[in-house]
Amino acid sequence: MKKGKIVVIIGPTAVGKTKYAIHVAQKLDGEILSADSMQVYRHMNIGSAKPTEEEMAMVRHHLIGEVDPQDEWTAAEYQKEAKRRIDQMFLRGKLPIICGGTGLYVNSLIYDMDFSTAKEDESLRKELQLLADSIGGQALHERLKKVDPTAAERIHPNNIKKMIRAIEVAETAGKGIPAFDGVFEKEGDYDCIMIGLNMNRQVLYNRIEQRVDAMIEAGLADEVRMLLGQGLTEDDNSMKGIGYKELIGFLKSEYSLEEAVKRIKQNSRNYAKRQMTWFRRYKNIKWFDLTDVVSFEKSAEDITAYIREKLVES
RNA sequence: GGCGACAUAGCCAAGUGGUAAGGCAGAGGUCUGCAAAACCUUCACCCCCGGUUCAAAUCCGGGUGUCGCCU
Repeated sequence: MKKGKIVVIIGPTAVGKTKYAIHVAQKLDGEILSADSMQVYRHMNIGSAKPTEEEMAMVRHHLIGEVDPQDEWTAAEYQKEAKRRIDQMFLRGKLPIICGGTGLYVNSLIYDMDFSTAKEDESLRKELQLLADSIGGQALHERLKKVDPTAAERIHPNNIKKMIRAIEVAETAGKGIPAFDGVFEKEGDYDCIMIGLNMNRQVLYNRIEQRVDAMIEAGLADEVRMLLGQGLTEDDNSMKGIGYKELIGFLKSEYSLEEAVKRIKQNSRNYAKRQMTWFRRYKNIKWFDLTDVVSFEKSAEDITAYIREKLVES
């Protein structure tokens, strides 16, 4: 039994999701729930490309700037909190509009994913990491083969991170980590109206570079400096975000600002490509090509009209 | 004008007679608790012409180009 309809707007970084989501939310009496692993953090405004204050004031936003950058935040926590917000929106009679580029977060809402199988076991992770460092990934793979053969088949021996989690689940929960395949067709709690935003790759890459330049001009380096001043380091997860990790290197005089900018652009481009690989898997999604948008109003209206249509369908 | 060095994929680069390492970029893909992460796959007949040799990116001659030095 579905709990209700939600709109999901996804697309690669810098494609323009924020603007379109706000437009849709305004027209359809919705609230925006971010599905972004970096925008959740407080004080990370410029680099994570958060909506501006004015934009935030136009529509109610959720899970943007709500977590301290020194705190841990994971997909499991996201799923729990996001579902709670969605329920609240239903209660208020608002249309939930999920908007963001973090694929795993989106999956956690549209599919029936269960992260609760096993909690993280810090000491086991350390032990396994140590094992991998000394003997190599192959040893972990052997161990995984014993406790969860199915996962071992699916996870490459070089992928230490994935093997560690799989072993963690198998050894603490006693059962294997579920495969994505098994859930792919199984839907989650909501009726999802999926909207994909995309544009010609080269055009997107140009936009990304321009946006990075704009971030630098807007004072991204100062933002990072401020965060470091608060005691954050490159080891904090939040500081591993694109735009942050590269600038830390510059601020520590490891390389020039120019080099940092170059790396931010490169990492953003690679990220956008990976996002597209992820999103292309979605079956029931309506893609909108924003390459040759002449008027924002016009395309935003096209998208809104499509959603409106889907909303009245039973 | 003379002398010398070098010419290998979009870029960096190894290879000095036995059938083209590697890295980056690009493209495609995987994904159930760090996901802006982690990982996988893929991508060249070696500047041109001629010669030597069973065999040449590798040796020889010529051409072209780039860089450096000299007058």
